[in-house]
Amino acid sequence: MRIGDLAARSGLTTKTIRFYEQAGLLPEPPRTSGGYRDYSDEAAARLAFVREAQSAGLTLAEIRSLLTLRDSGQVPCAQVTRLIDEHLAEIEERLRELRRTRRTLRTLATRAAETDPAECAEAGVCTILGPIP
Amino acid sequence: MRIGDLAARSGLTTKTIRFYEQAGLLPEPPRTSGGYRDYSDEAAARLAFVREAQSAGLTLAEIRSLLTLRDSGQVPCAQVTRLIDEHLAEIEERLRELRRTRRTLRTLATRAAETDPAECAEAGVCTILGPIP
DNA sequence: CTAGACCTTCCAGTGCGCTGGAAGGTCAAG
DNA sequence: CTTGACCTTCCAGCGCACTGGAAGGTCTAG
Repeated sequence: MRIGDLAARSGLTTKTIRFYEQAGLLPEPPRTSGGYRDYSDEAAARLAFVREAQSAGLTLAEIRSLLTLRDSGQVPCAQVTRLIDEHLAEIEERLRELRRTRRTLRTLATRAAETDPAECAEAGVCTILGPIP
Repeated sequence: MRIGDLAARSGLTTKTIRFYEQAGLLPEPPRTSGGYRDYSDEAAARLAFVREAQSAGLTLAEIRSLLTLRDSGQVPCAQVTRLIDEHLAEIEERLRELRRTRRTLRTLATRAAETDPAECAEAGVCTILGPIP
């Protein structure tokens, strides 16, 4: 399978696949006589794994470490579990932050709805943005 | 007021303040005879505005456009309102995405708890990460 | 006079995950 | 033989908001 086929099958671009190889996520495949990369189905499975892990919020560096571990013959269950837990905690934190920001924005939106532009003109500044009590 | 005082007062670093000046968020202040930047209290107010807008999720580019507008004597209420609404929509979208990711991770965590490492060893791969039904 | 706290400029790098483009090689169809 | 789709490498840049470091200038206290 050539890189274009693999790209079509995995939903990535050829650029991204070469980048993944370069980044150590995908081993260098054999080449055809013409110098083209020649992938097996295993490569597609590996890319599927990468996508899956990525959609779970793991970084490429983390995914690489899992794959390296796996390639070395070890079973990375414990690491996978740990990463999942860490990411869950991170996600919760980001959710808290986003909700905080949303609260701020909603306060501002309310204020904007109640603000008379004339008031801003008076102040010489838009008074919408300003200290949130 | 020198840059260090302004930094202390605004909670930013001197590096960041120079960066903001360079980025067009803060006008070039007058200099002392020794060449040091000499800030007025207005600069502190401006930085407070920047921080406030930033904590509402606006990008520096957006904040710059608001400030430029304001500096030109216009009252940017309408723009502020529009930006707030846009950012609220963005935040909602990010929240949805994060919740989706959290669901994925929770599924994985459950699976991890139920998975017998022996099973993985058999498969030669950690089976935790894999298609989410 | 000197130490050291603070300031100046300029250039470059961080992290993350790609993405773009140039210059050229390979291969199958017409 | 040519066209055009596909492939190769290499280098560079994006977006965002800073951050680091080198090399040097200034000011104040002791």
